[in-house]
Amino acid sequence: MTENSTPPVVLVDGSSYLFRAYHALPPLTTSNNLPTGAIKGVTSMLRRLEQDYPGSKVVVVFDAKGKTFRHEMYEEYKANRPPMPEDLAVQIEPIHNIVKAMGLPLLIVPGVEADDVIGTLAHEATSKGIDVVVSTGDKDMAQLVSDHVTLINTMTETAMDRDGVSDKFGVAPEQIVDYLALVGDKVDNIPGVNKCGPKTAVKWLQTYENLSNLIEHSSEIKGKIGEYLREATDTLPLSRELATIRTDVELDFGLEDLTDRRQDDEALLGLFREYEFRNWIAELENADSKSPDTTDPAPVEKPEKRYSMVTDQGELDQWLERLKQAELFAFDTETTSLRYMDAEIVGLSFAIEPGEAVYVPLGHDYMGAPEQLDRDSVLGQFRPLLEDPTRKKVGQNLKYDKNVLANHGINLEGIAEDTMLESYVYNSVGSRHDMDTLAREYLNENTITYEAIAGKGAKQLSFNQIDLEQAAPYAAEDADITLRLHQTLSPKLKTTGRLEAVYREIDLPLVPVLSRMEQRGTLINASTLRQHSQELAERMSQLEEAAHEVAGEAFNLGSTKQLQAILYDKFGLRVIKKTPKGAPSTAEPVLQELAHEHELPRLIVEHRSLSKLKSTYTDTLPELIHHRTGRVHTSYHQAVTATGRLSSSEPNLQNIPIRTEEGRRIRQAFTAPEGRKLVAADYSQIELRIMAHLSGDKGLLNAFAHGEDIHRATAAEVFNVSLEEVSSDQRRSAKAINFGLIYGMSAFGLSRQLEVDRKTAQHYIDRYFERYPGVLTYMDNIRKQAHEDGFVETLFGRRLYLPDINARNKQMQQAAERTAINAPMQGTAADIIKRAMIEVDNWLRQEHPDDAIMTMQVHDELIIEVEESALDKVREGLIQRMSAAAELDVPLLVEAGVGDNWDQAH
DNA sequence: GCGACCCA
DNA sequence: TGGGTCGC
Repeated sequence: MTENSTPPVVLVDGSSYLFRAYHALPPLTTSNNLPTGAIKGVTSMLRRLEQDYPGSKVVVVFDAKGKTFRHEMYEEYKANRPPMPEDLAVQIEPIHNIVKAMGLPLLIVPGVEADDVIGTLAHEATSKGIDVVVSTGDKDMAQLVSDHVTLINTMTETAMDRDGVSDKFGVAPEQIVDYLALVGDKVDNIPGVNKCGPKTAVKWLQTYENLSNLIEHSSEIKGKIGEYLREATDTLPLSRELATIRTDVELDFGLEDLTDRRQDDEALLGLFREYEFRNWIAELENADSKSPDTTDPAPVEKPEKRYSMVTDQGELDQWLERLKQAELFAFDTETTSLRYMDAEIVGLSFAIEPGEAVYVPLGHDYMGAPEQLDRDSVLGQFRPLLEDPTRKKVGQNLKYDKNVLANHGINLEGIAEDTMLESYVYNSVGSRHDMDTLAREYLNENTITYEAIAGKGAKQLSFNQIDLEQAAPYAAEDADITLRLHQTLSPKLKTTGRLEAVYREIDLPLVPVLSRMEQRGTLINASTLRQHSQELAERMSQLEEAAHEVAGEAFNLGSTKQLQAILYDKFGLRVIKKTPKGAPSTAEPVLQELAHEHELPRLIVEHRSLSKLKSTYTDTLPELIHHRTGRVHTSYHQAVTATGRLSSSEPNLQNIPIRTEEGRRIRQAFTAPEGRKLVAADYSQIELRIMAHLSGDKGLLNAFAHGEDIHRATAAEVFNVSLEEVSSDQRRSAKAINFGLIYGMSAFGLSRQLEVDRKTAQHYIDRYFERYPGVLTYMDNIRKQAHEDGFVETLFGRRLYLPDINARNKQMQQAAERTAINAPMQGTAADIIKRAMIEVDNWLRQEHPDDAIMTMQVHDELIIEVEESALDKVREGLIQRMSAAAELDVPLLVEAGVGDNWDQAH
């Protein structure tokens, strides 16, 4: 075989797939009963083909309607074929249309069968030294196989070269025609030799090599079968001719007519919508088949930029008027600080039409700055517009702008769109969701970076210090880009699954809720924390002293480098794991393991965890208390995690230890003010409940319906004992299994967790799936679906794309599979608590505007600060609303406690 | 098992 | 920038 650097030409036998797809797939129909199974099957096959043969030219060939030259040759040809079923016939035209929209040449030659068109093109290609791949579901095509022609079946993903043909048929490709002539074909009504099947045909051909030689020596064949052969000698040449695929048909199409593929996305999108192939629509809008965001920026029309600056009242009046008339406008604030609690407004920018934007500077106070309009006067003029919920605004991360405006006593309403959230809902993992990234990705625009105008590092200017020559275009661009991003992203959301609803009903209405929580903040008892810090310091120095003693020398416990030297060089402890750089690891699990052999690692582990707590919480929390409010104002981030959860920073509320005494003491420092209490309510076992709901497993549903202790119930099933007999150890194991399942843990992981051997762990898992078969089915299905679609969804339709789900690297693929299992559960939990927050906030503002406020959200928990007089009512209402945030097939249990501090409220 | 934030 | 710990 010659090496050929040009990719092979791929010739697709569309007709063969048509029938196979029709029979292989369930009878899919659209909502108005249009059959689509074959359309989907063939389209899916073509898509796969494109992936498998990236640089190749592809030609798709179908049979034409009506008779062919074979009918003229032999009247009875294909006489035994049943007529095409009506529900297949109606699918042919749609398939042709999809092929065309995909930009693939579609060949239908009247009077010539697809086989012969393919044979002819294959012949043409090989004669020009181009290799050929024939994609077909029809094994008769094996006769075309040669050193330069390979057969593949894209549906079964099998390939057949020369050796493949020999293996499969027992004869060489050149003998296939003779073979087919001997065996005949019932359906095509090719006569063949009576009683001669594959085995006989192969035997004969192995002995006589070809048909004419066999006929010549037909007298040598003994027995009844010999008689049948001799009877057939008259018809065999005809049979042979019928079975022969022609390679010399006259076509008005040649390989030189192949042009570069040009897919018509619009047309294809229309067709996919018509046939309701929802899964493909999102992928189509982006060139990449799986992950919508990894595509090259589409060639976007770039409007001419008309950016201006307003420094006099007359111009401002004009803009105010235009903004009032606008159906939707983009706006952005420029401020003195990125921290929302300290930020003061330096300017405002607006955009109504793509390409046109204005900046209104209000507080640039560098030496020589031009005269600007008075800030408070301008803000006063904008106030009615900004506070009017019917005036629709679009922004990039409007939560920030809402917070900043609140610092000036303006309550931003009418948050109609947020491009950061549009991007996040559209593809949570594809990229970052800051404006520079989005502009590059969706608009093919390189925006002015903040660094470019403000400098970086210690010399970085705050916005009020930046020269207006530079600041104005930067600020105006922000508004312009935001508007255009919205125009690009909005239709994408609308046409992709249920993403529009996730965005509009969950993430967008959450913005003002989070903004209010951030602004309110939470009360922190600084003196408790300082006390705690001191105690931690004492304990740490004790540990340090002990560690130095054990080590026989003084060293910095915080330095992994010094620690490595002592553990591995000095004491020669075994190296369990290495860091990516090759140094022996001192990570926690490693030290935990080494603690069996040496005293030092245990001291280090404890020291480290105390040190972490001290530096991140007990030392830092008091510093985060805001001078103006006396409270701590966490930032909630809505566009960070892949699964839809919120994250928080300054402080990160999600990392406070939950079970340890140290963690409890940190929670004790989160307090209620005089006359108020904290109510903390959390969803009990929400992820397991979601698993029960999504899987529909009877056993799990039952256990939850009866309010059983789920870990105990699991233990009873897995260890085959009654509920009463479950030991605490068995319950602990069951709990580990339950969580392990949610995280996609392996038997290996579970065995480590439980400190049992792997076989035992595997046995537990097997028992679990035996007892809860619905869970097993669910997990298999979701894995399968992830492979097919390239994404998974939460109950509400939030999507998580898994670009690695079909990666060649097995580890990456398995990691993606674990995410596929975990994300729907974790993401659904996130959706539910977000819905609850929106409800609860709404209710509290209506019913308890002065005596209760929601202050924190941590994982599956909401915390409300409430007047003692309203305690019972608020507690009940909170539980009720959280429980009602989703209707699952299991009850959503919410547990709530009350206390003077967060720990007590548990 | 993986990811978010924080620290050195 | 990488390593660590916590969470789910």
